[in-house]
Amino acid sequence: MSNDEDKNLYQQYDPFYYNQLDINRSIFHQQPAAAVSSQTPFDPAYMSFTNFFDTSLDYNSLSKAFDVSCSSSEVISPVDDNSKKAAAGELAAGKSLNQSSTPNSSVSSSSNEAAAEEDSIKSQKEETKGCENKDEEKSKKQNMSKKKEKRQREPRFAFLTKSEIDHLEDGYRWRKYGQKAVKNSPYPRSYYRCTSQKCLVKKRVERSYQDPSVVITTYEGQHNHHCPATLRGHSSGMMSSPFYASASASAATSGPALPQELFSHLLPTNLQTDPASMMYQNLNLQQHLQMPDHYGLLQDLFTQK
DNA sequence: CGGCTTTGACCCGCGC
DNA sequence: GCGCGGGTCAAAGCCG
Repeated sequence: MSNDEDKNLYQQYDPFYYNQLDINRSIFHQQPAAAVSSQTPFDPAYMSFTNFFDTSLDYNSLSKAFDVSCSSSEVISPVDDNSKKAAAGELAAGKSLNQSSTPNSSVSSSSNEAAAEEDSIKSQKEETKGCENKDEEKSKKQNMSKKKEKRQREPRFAFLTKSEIDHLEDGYRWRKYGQKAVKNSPYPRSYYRCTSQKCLVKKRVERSYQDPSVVITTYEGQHNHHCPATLRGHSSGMMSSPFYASASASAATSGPALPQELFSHLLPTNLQTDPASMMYQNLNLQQHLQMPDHYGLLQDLFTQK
């Protein structure tokens, strides 16, 4: 299949090819209401994954730049249980990108809370490991009930990226902690955790069985640290790094990938509550891309107050 | 030797 | 209650 054909494929209104940009929750939450526009006055073509996940971003700037904002946590929350169920049919065959069980109301919970929560769960686990008497059962029960109470996931956001590389670099360091076969898909799903201490961000990487050229990267959580790559500076080092997937590079290498069009793909699909009306993509992201020269400019733009 | 991947086992939630 | 599937753990092995 040629590139052009690929493009056409993704330009169709195809529910299978939605692009759920899972920008850090805080990027979009608590933003004033505004219509979601796929036509942004800003050229987002040079947005890298790094930018997306660098929590040092000024999110207002970001949302402004993208002309994207969300009216409420309801709107911006990821696919919740209901929508998950609603989508079950459509997504059943490995199409599911969002399986967040996070209720809308949890969107504003901080990652720190999540961290504390996870820590407590872990410590409880360890406790229960150590004792083999009645206390064990007790603590287990406590553990269970606490888990039930707090079993809330971070919102997730997914990228669809055309790439032959499964694990796309985004500037952060990740440690793989698991891999599972995906039902109805020949491609496994890999689980990664941010290697930074106390950072609980996770991501899942899987290849679309519908189109093996598409890599689905689902992020969960919010980095509580700077992107290691960003810290290196945003000039030559960054530029030459192959780690930054940039939409614009695709335009440069494969033709007219309109920035607006591109960004329309990067909108969080969690802007929709109904998966069936998700922001479907005419995704045109290409392979593994190098940062364009404008990267620094953009980074400045995104970090300015 | 530290950091990372691999991989089977395990846990948990959910649907039937 | 049981089975299934997603998600995580953790031991073992690999690699620079």
